[in-house]
Amino acid sequence: MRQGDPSPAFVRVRLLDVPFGADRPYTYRLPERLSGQVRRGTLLVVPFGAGNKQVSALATDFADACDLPNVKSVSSVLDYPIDLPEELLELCLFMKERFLCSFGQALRAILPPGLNLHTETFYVLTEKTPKKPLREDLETLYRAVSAEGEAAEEELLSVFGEDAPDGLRSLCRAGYIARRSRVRRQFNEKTQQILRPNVPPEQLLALLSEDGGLTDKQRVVLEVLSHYPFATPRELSLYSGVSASVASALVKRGVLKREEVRVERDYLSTLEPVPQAAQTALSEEQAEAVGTLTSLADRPEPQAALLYGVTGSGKTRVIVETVRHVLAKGQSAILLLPEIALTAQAANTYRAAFGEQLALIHSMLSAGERLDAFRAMREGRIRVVLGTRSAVFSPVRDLGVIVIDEEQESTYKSETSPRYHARDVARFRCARNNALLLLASATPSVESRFKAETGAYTLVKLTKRYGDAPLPQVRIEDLRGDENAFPDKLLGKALCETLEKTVSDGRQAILFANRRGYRSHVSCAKCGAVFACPQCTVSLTYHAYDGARKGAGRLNCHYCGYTRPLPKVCDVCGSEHIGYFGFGTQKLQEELEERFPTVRALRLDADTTGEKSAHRRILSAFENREAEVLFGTQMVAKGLDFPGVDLVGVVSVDSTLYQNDFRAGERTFSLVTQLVGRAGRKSGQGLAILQTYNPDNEVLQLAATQDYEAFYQSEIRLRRSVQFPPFCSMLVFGVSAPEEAVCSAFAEEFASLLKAAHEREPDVKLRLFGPYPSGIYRVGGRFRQRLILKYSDSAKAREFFADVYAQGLAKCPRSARLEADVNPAVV
DNA sequence: AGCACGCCGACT
DNA sequence: GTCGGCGTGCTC
Repeated sequence: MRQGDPSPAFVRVRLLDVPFGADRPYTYRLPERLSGQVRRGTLLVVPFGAGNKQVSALATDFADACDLPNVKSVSSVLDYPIDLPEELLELCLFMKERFLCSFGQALRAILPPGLNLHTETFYVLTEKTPKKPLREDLETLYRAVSAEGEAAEEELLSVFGEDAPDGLRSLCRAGYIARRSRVRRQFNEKTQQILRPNVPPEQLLALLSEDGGLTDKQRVVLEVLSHYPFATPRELSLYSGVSASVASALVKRGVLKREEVRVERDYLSTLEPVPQAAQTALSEEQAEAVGTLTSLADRPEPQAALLYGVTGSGKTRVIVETVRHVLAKGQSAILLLPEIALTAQAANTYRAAFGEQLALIHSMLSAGERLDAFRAMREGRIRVVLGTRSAVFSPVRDLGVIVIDEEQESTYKSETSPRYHARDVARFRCARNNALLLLASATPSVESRFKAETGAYTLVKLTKRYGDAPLPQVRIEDLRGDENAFPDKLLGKALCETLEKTVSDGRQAILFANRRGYRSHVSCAKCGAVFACPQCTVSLTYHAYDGARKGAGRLNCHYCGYTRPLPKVCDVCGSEHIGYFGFGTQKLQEELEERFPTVRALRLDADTTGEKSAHRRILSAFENREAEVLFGTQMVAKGLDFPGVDLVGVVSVDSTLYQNDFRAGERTFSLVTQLVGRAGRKSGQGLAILQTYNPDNEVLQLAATQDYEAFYQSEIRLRRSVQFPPFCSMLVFGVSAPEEAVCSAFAEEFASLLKAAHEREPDVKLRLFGPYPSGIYRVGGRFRQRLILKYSDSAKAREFFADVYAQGLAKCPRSARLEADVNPAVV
């Protein structure tokens, strides 16, 4: 505010915690004493609603006059040591419109997490003291408040339970206490309890023996912990199959100890400090790509490019050079990766290229560290940011480029509200900053490739592999009638023989299977009953935990975490004949041990990498040739570069192929391409074997020939003919409720509301499908229905959906939830 | 989401 | 007669 300017008397704000239906600008009087401290982007506390609840708000605009009859005054300026740049304030509005979230939800995604800006409700004593003795329950409550002079509502509720609200209301009515609220800034340090052995290893072994004086269950717990340095109580009960109380008993005996650890880790130090590789000259193709990209980055208007480079073509190098160019101009860069742990090699390359200039933003940073990073970016002290999806919000100065590596990955789409896509956020930010949006991939998403075709993106190609290494040879193996795989084995004849040979030649192999767990579900061989989760409509997954006696495994639900021991008899008919179906990495492990007893194999999946460093340990063990075979789920496909690997065995992909989702083909093609690319990267002797029961499938055949262009052409034709993105936009409304009838009734009601609104607004082009029960009908005890909309995107359409959504939320029954997902990653 | 206003059943 | 059930509507 310049001197001499009259201070604005009113400020327009956005509230952080209003529901979507009440999310619009509100005007407050700005007291003189505060006006000097308030700018656009300042966090405030204002009274809101009938109860004048103190809520947090963001100042967005100012006004000198206001003709509203009842304007309230701003309570205070929140002492918050950051300021939100103009660009990010506008991003909140963009996200609200684009992703059907509230302004506050968008803002919370942008601000460093861990900040508590929630309203805290509490009770204080008044002047008036009770003359007569109070009713017994009221007396207890009154004493709880008088003890400290004030008491938090949350605490009173948790101590006195359900009846507390009534009692508190009575006391308020009588005037003995008063209800107040405030917003207090505080950083929540996240801590996690862990359990670790409290005795030396020798003593641990002694305790594990029969006469160690422990119960069977205690021994099981201890045995699990003998394989890991520590475990969380939840992990421990999952792997051991006994309740947390057993661990508590061991703590009492002094065998285990509990520790609180701060959930944080400095990822910079976990990245291998890669020695600065000797700067090899760029290939002709790379140089040309860098030339195109840097000239785009120098243009005065926003640009977008798709860098399509086959596996091993040196995309990362091109990205590094482009970013260098941007930095040299004094601008900043944001680099996004799908997952840091799974793309550690790319992360290391960036680290080596940018050294100390590079800041790594990830979920393991503590609240304080995030805040420090936020400030350092605002001040221009950090100019290169590497991170996952949420790093797209990094408030760097003079943004010059946002790179989205492996842009087709679905992890760039948030699955919780705000359900944003990092690509859309990046496009907005680049447009605002005249920056370059650079999408990179070996298998671009059909949507992005299409944008390159229509000219929205500049297409930059890298077609030659590094050192002209030939693409691995790919063979499709038909498992139908393969006796080696019959009746329920995973490894076919060809894969077994090739694996045998690869290993005896002193080479390594990677095997991929697409589901974790042992064999995915368990059912009764007599009556056919499948063991299902009581909370969710999914079958439970069998997990044999390492080191357990046979048959001592557990059944787990991958959706809600429910777990139970493997039953001895069928729940339904009591039969003892319990069978297994489906396949997974644990089953593969068993088969490898059986068929190749001398071969050392390492398993890499979500079960073996519960701890982040376990992932790295497994990979470096494989790299150091401590094993001949690495096998696992998706994780083995990503960005690994092992010179010793000649063979890649795709043990099973068929179920990926037949997911009921229009992007299933795209995902399978990308996955197979990544897997195939792991073979023979240095030797040039790569071979990939693709096992399938569907050898005629077009996607698999195209993946086998590694012909992305043909795949794209066939896929885009399909999308056009059946009208799927990029030829339309999609919106999925999800309804859920604990009561089945409430869920389906409201889903129907919302559908008719939508149809009625559409009749009044026929200009909006849309087609409604459903409501349908969701693929997994029940999750965590809630029934789910979905309405799927295909529509033609426009400002008008977005306004229409926001309106319909708000109406729906107003009609939504107490127990039900209505959620909107714009352009979902999985349909 | 809260909290008010408002119009019908079982209590002092 | 009134306390209180939760249906609809507004929040600067």
